[in-house]
Amino acid sequence: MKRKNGKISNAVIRRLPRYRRYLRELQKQGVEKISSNDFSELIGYTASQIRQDLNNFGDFGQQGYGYSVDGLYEEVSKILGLDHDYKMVLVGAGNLGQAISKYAMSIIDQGFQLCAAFDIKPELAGKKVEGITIYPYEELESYVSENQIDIGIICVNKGNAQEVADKLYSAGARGIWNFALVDLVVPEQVALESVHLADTLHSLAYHMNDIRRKSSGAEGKKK
Amino acid sequence: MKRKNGKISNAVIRRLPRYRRYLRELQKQGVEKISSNDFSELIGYTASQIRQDLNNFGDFGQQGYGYSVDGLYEEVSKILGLDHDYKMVLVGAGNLGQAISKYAMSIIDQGFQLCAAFDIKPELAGKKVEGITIYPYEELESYVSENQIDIGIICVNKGNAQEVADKLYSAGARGIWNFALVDLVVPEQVALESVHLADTLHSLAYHMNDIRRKSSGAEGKKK
DNA sequence: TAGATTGTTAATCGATTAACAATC
DNA sequence: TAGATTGTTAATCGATTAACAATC
Repeated sequence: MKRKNGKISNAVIRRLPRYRRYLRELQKQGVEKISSNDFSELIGYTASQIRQDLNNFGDFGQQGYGYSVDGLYEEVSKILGLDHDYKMVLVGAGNLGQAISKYAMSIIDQGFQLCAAFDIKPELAGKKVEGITIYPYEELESYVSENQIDIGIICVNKGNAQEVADKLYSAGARGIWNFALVDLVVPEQVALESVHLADTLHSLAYHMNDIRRKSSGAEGKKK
Repeated sequence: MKRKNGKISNAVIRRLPRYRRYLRELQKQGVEKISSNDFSELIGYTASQIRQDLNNFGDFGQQGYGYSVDGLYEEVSKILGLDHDYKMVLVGAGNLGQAISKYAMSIIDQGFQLCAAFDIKPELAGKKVEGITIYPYEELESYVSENQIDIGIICVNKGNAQEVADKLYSAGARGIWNFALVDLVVPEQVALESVHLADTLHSLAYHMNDIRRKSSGAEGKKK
């Protein structure tokens, strides 16, 4: 992977997993090569954008031919860091936490292993969610550092999320997958990805109402 | 709410739930008014952007004074369509579906009510997830139309997601909250919000590796 | 070689930020 | 009224798209 210099914009990064998904589909269908034009039609980005995006990371194509599906899939996987495994812990085994842990458990085959869960409620200690033991919150830091955990999944309520993030960092975790509805502040050595589920639902609500307004107000055309 | 003409960009919409969250916090703290400058410091958008964003929807502020926290909270809620309730069904009660349903159940107080779940597996019919009955998949359309369901939550595997979306639409649902890892195509009368959890995790992996590369390659400075 | 298609530079578009007149 | 702060226009910045020379 011949990485070029300069910072890659986040817009590009967010498209990479999607490129990878479509490449995987093509691979399954036995397609060997694809041109940026054909790929454009499939994935819905312009051919120009596809070439620009990929060229941030190297010259993966071949003029007059296109891109090798297998090769590009491997490259994109490598760029994303999916060529090695990640150990994760879940913090907060309440409603949302149990929900997410269920999902997290199901992607071990994709290189993400959920190793343990933690909760501040003493009565949960020793119990299991989806086969994963819940430990007392006090043991979080020692567990993370001793077991070289890479990623902490934060599912505590928003008032405690920042403290959990701080603990995860000081114990050595370098990735935080945050589901608490709060905007965390983390040192630049930590990668943070927040999934604000409620925000996405609210955004959905907006669009539903926007569509309704448009269709009902089709006659009234306000200035 | 004095809506101005012209299309609002999606970037703006995605910021609205965040404005609302911070306004709620301010409200709780008993803050009565806030200027775009102070709000900027709190929320991390520029004051200019805040004023631009809000002015897409109306003149909510008062020159020389600022914005009323209560008033603006109400306005943003209304813009998002959170001044009325939504009835939802879950489709796909497998791993991810049960995970999401747990979460969906917990936000009824916020105007989102999960009414029923559906699954194609006959052995799940009649069972309950989190207090919600699972019905046979065949009954999806009749249930949605009879109960005037607004939103369908899609948690089936990607091969079936498009069919589910089509059924939800034809039965009258006008919002789709999609968790299947596929890009759905829906008529423009339907609002679609996809949460590709795996994509966010992959994006997190990228950033973790990016940080690692930078710190380890700090000496090697490639051209 | 001729045709196809990339890699890359230039042009365009849209979103963010800055500036300031309007006004409370 | 004077000071503060919005609403809005203009300037800047960044991301997307178009164009085309390089090259397989």
